Amino acid sequence: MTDRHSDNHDGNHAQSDSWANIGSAHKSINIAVTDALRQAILSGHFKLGERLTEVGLAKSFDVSRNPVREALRVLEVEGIVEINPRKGARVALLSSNEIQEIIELRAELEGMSAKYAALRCSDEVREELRQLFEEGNRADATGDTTVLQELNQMFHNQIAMAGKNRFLVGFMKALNEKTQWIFANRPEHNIGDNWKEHAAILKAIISADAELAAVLAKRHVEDIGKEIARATEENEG
Amino acid sequence: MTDRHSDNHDGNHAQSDSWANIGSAHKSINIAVTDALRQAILSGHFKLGERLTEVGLAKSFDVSRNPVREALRVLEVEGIVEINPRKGARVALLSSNEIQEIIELRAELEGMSAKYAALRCSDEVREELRQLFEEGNRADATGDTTVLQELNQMFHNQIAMAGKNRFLVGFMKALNEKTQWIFANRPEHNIGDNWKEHAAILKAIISADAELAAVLAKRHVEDIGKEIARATEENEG
DNA sequence: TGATTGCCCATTGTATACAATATTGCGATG
DNA sequence: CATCGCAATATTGTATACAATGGGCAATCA
Repeated sequence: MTDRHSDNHDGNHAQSDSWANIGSAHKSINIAVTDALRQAILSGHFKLGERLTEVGLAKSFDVSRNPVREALRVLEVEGIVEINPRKGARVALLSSNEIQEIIELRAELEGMSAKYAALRCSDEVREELRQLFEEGNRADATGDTTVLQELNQMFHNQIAMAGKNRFLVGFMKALNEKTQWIFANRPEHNIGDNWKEHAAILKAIISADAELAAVLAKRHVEDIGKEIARATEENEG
Repeated sequence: MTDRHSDNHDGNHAQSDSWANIGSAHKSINIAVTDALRQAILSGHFKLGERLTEVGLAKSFDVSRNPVREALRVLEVEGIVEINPRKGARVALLSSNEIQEIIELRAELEGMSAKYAALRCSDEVREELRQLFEEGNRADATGDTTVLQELNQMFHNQIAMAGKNRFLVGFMKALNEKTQWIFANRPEHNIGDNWKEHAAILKAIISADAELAAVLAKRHVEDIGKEIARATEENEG
């Protein structure tokens, strides 16, 4: 769970290519390519199953094939690229079954996270969660879905971190990314996360009611799953 | 969760480098290196924190640096190698805290797997599990720890697969590998898996008692965790 | 027609070469 | 004697070159 690849979710100072990058901090090309390609896939810029040729990507990033190869292999492990030896790489596919499995597992792990968060998080983190929630309420009120989506990610990530198990955090991150990917490739369901449900979860965590927090968080994700299932049915059935 | 990297656990036809590899089946060097290096690390051949230079590895595998770089990046994502840009790669470290977190999460996921397995596995798989268990009993009786360890891995993997959630299977595989790694680097505790505990788990799964299966499987792993904690205390405290 | 063979082109696999960056050791200097 | 500077060396980062493979298409033959 080293975090070299993590996007900085702290939002504040973006410092993309200024003084901050001169030290030993600047990304190598292979990492930049990995991040860019991951984002491109997760945001739906490359469609499911789309062919990813090394030279094509290399040209579009204006780098050699080497960093591209490394990126592809990393993203294969992450599960969003599929490589067939001597055949090439494609964006991975997402069957309806896989989607259900992702949601199922995410629901369980979200429940676990909430449980641990309720048991372990400091007063400081409780306060941060509360503030995040307020902020989300404001964004929800003004209908700013972009910000809301961002805050949503942060809220869930914050809970995972509060659980104090870095492997759980890593798994959750992977599953959250996949959820984002699902929505990006199924435009029929507009971001199906009901922000208001967070209120109850937050309350349970703050009052250290682990059992309740777990149930609520799990159900929260299961609700998303139901929505996806419904939309899929409408669209495919 | 593509499975290019999977070792063939089917045991039967090994066909290492004969006619069978002529077709499109033969591994590319980068995959071979990845597998070999992973195995070398997990088995403790490289110590925790040990420096892994690209040229060194390239020479020892008698390949160029390219496949080595790709392998290192893959293993970084898997969490057993740590790369510092422009500094180099090391075998990752394993703090006592991380070990506890690994076991904690594994316990939860093992419980989940057992639950789903109890609910979903076919009669066929039930039978396979039963046979695996019998085989383990024989190995346990004759004291063949090597075989027992192998069977142990297979038993747990079989249960995960029976749960019919491929992402859960992937996560479990990662955590199992880490457990193997822990034991390889803490020679003080001889493989702390109590095979006999599997009897009760198996029984619960076969009789489709999901709740019981979950509790037993979770506790089974927690017991391993306790053993590790005890051994660690003795050794470090 | 329809299957098969052989060739060409696109693409991946691997090695090597060079550039950029870190680390180490040593001597000069205070 | 500690420390700074700096060259020498080791190592990683990236690009390029060449080899090997796979897929497609046309020529060939039944």
